[in-house]
Amino acid sequence: MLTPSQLCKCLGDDIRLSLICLLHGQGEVCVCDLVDAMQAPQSTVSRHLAQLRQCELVVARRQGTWMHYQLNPALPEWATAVINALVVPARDALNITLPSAACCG
Amino acid sequence: MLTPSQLCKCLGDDIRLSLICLLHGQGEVCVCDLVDAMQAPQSTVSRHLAQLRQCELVVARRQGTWMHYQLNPALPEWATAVINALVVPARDALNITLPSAACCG
DNA sequence: CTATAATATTCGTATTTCCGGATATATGAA
DNA sequence: TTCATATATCCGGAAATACGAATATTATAG
Repeated sequence: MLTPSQLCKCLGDDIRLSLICLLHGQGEVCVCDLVDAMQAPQSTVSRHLAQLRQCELVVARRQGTWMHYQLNPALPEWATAVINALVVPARDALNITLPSAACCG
Repeated sequence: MLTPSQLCKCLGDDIRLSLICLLHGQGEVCVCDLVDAMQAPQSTVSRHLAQLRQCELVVARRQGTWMHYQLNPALPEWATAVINALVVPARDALNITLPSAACCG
């Protein structure tokens, strides 16, 4: 089960926090769009997504070759509160923008 | 200035998160009480307090030989929101209890 | 001064985390 | 099949972090 310090550790990295910001309020986003938005190699993004999955901050759904990620809708309330409080200032600090067009149909 | 990922990194450690929990809602607490409450060597607690100071999560006031720490009352709103959301579940997960009697008058 | 107490800092070592190229896996199409 | 695409995992090395005994600093008392 997710503990407060685990959550913080998970969010205490620019790439992972950026991914959370990209997913927040977006429903599902596919990995290609995330790799696109981050300026980091695919293996790096994938590795961080795996960590977010392991902490259960995000959930993934396969659709053909594509993987669609979204924030875990079943997070404990306190974790949602933490994430909500972080997203706005984090978007600002990390300069996050989702690519407008999805790479995959 | 404090960034969201810095805050998370700072809180993403059991000792530091415990210290924040000990200080939260307590006004000032002196180091001896913190060392007492944590079961960790003095140098370890002091080192983590220094990190919390550096991130400006806490402020210290010297009174004679004693140092009194408290949560920085001038934190940005979002940081306060994050900490507030974390403290209750963190106290639970980390089993935090302040020693009832202060070690220093 | 000297001694003592509280706290901070230093520093070498151990542990953890991160990186990203290379490689593996999974899926759909031809 | 075989090929191409999307994604995940592996792994060796680099970087960051944590530890705590020893030491330094700061302040009070005698």
